[in-house]
Amino acid sequence: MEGSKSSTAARNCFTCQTRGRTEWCVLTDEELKLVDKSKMSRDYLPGEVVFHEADACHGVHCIESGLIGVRKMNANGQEILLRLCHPGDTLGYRSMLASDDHNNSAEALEPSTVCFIDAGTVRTLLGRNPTLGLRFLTHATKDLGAAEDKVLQSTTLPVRARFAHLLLVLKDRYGVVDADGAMDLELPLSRQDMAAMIGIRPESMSRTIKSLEQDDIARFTGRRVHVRNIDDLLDELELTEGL
Amino acid sequence: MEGSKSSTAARNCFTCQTRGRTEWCVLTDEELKLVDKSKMSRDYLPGEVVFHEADACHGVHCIESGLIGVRKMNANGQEILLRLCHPGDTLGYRSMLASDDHNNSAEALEPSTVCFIDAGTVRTLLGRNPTLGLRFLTHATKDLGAAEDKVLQSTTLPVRARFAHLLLVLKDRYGVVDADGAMDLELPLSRQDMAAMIGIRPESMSRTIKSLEQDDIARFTGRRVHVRNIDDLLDELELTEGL
DNA sequence: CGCCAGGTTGATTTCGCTCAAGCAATGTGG
DNA sequence: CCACATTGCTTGAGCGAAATCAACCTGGCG
Repeated sequence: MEGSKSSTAARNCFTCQTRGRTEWCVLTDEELKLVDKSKMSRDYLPGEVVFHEADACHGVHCIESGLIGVRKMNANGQEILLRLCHPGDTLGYRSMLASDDHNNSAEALEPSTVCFIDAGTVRTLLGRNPTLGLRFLTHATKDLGAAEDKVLQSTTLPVRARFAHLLLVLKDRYGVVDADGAMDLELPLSRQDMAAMIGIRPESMSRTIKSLEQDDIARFTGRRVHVRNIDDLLDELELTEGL
Repeated sequence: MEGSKSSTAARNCFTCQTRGRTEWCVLTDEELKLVDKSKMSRDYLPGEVVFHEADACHGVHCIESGLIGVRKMNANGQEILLRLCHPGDTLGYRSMLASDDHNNSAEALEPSTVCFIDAGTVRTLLGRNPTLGLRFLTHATKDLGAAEDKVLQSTTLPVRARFAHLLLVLKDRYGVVDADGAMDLELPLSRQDMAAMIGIRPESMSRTIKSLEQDDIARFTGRRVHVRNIDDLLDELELTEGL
């Protein structure tokens, strides 16, 4: 609602920079016109919510720019951050396809622009272009594989190893590694949100960071991280084994 | 290989009892003939492995009868049981669709009959019948939702609550609830495997069972469980809240 | 200026793991 | 048929990692 007029009007699926990376890249021009016509674009500031858990699902959201976090809460109000979503990613397809309410919530972590495509349009497209369904299927299987990894990690690895793994994942998108194996990383997340990503309390996050610094594996200054040698992080993942 | 001649020859997709419940129910007679022709059926005894983690994935497995457990191991050899699969369920579709190696293993937990359908045939069918892809997509989204729930639970709920939840899930398939809210349950799993399902050690499983018995919530004799009142299990899920 | 959210630190507690032993049921070989 | 391993489960003692509770510090903002 509070999206400025310009943001809702100017967006165009045909010129959208991220289209090549999305499931929508398989659409014909005619089909894309359908999307372009019915889509609604909106800008979000950090902290603004795209949709809430238990909201009715009226369609899918496609990220044009920014960073969106997908959260999930349990009955006691404890929250985790399930995953980060980037430009080109489509949100809420799970609930839409299951004709279900949203079972998690999405919140902007950076200033973001997100397009909404209503369920009717999506269903029309799925019926018309079978390849689109297969694209979503591939996406779903990828998410499923990641979720299963996360289950395993959270039950078998200690906190420090999980955090090392998180840093390694963030490296791929936000890090720079030099020839010596050193890495510089600009974190896209607050400490709280990093804690929520690996399912721990903020206090434990602080202590884990401290322990990595004491072992001279990494240095943290604000959201900048310097890792002496990436291999040290990899070692953390297997260190639990006795010999 | 060790499947008896009768088992490999006699199975027929057209007469398969579970077909109505599978994604394959959308196939035409002609398409089903293709499956029937190329499928390989095999019987498994408890403990026998259908496929291993990191094995190349050559197709999907469809459960005709029995019970299959999907396991996943981490680098240190610790193992969890991700989910149980029942007649009609299709295994390994994730890896097949991602053209990836198996990222978990499947093992018979009861005497089971499982059909194998090679990747080529599946791909042919996916191309020919778009509805099949949508069926798999729905299946994947369901698994994804369940996996995300499991992530949340394993990081936020204490062991006892997770076990209560497991009993409630098993109730739907293996339990009988009477008018008073009492439940009788015949467990399909050993204690070890229940422990693996909620990501704890067998010793902790024993202690958790004991604590439920001491609080007079349930009685365990072998694989038979009697729960005084289902509501007590539901209470466990929210008990962590203060006030 | 004072407030407040985000972050750090310390003290204490607790939950689940580790290690170790014991036990019942089942199997095996002499 | 008995001595002996094996496997699944239980129990106990002690430990340790992470949560909890509480205080405090910092920087941004009204």
